Amino acid sequence: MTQKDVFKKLVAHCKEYGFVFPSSEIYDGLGAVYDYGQNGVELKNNIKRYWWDSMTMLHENVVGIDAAIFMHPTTWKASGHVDAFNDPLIDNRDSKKRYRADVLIEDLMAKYDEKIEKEVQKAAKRFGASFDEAMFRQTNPRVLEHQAKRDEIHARYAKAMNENDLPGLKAIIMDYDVVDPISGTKNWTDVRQFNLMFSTEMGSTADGAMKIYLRPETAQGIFVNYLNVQKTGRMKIPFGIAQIGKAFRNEIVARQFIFRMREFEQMEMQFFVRPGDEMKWFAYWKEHRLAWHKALGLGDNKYRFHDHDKLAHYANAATDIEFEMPFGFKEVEGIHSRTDFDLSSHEKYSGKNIKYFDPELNQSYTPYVIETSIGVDRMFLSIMSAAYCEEQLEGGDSRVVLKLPPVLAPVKAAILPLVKKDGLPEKAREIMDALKFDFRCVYDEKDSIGKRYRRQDAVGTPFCVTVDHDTLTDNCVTIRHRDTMQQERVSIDSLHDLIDREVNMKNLFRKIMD
RNA sequence: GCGGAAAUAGCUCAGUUGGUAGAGCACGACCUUGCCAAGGUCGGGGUCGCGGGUUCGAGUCCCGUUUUCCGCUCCA
Repeated sequence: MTQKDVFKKLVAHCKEYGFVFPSSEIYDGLGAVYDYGQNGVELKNNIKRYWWDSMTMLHENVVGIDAAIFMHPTTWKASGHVDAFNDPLIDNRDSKKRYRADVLIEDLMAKYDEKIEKEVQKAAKRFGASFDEAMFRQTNPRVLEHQAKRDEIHARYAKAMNENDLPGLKAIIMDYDVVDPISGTKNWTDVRQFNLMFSTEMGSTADGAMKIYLRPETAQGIFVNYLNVQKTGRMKIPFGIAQIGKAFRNEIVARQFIFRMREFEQMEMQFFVRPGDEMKWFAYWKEHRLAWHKALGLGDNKYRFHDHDKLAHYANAATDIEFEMPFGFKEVEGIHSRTDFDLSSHEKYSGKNIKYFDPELNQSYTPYVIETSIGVDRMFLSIMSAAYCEEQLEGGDSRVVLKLPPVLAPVKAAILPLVKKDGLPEKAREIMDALKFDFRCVYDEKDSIGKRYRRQDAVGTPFCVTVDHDTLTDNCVTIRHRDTMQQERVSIDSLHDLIDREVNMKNLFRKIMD
């Protein structure tokens, strides 16, 4: 079976067993938007709790916040999202390639600059020491012609960009014969604006509503609040702020199930450090985050780092933690050294002093930031892909089992009376009532016991507790383990501790901190 | 967004040259069995993705549209 088939089966399994549904499915769905079902939400909540508790409980210098999705529009100017992700795009019909129209025009202007430089260099060679470059640039007819054209393009380009005039951009491309570097043709589509950010209006549209954006990342909510938290929490650098929340991106192509969604959830922690200390902390969080992933036991060989060569405008070091999905190694978490880019930018745009006063150094400075940013939905998908397993059993039988880490499993235990008579259901309910305060349990009396085991396997329930006739006299039950399918006879009194040992997160936390 | 393929019950699919929608599994009730799914009886569920057109008649032919999957680009 190919990896693609495995992925298809995983997607089908997610829907069939209540993990993930396409959004508004009765209306044919909504592109790249998904809903989490009854089992999915439990798994997702457990992932979030695992992250949140590890961040805020294991590190006494990390605290959490929950910022609003709406933010002042200037936030996104300061972060660079308005400029960097507001691209005019154009397609070449022959090569089927997509380009940024502004980049094509900037390349065009660069070509004229090159032509001018060539003329200057040629002349410099010819005239030697007596060459007056400034005079040449001002008088040479060929240079003047190139310069005039370049200025003309620049004027039109600046105007079109300023007025958001998309046909104007296309006109420049057509008028100056910009061809596709691959196909060599001018068979261009119209220029279309593609803004990564979703927008809406705040206030009444009648009296000039304010255009606001749905946040494309949660990080900025932390940056604009960092001084509030620092002062009210009496935090000392180095310290971190953690946040879990939704973010929205209007992706051009959003696909591969929940890997790339238009509405997604991030778990981000921004760690504020002294300038100069950032590489030390970058290394610390890199290692710590990988340990967090590996503690789940999905297989150490499924993770790798991918260090960035090309860095984003805000970063001076960046790496991804990639996980081996059915469609290859894919980024699940990013760890970035963001320098003081964000805080300095917010300082500039807001006009407020948001420097940190360091009592040890007795001086103020803008902290540097190490960011760890993980996509909850990607984490969900990586866990599901690692857990999904089709097993051949003795006797030609097969089963589908989700080998989820027990701490993350939606349901921890299923309580099953062997038959639904002779007082066994009553006894099973009694056991369930005792366990349900500590663990999510389900009760099932329908169908044969084997069938019920398989149903629990399919949603990843680590324990099945079976009540039989002997239970009524010896107060013991059969506990059946999901992965090994092995059964053991245990007393009802020992059930709680037995389950707790496997599903309590503190055991993973100990592993991470070692 | 561009190109290719697909869409019939919860799932997997069948449905003849156009003639009033079917199976298996799943689901529900009852009976039976009782430690690794598929025993019996009965039952619920589909205006065949959606909208037009051709036709006496469309799941079937034509056009449009939506969604999904596969390739091309950005990202957590």
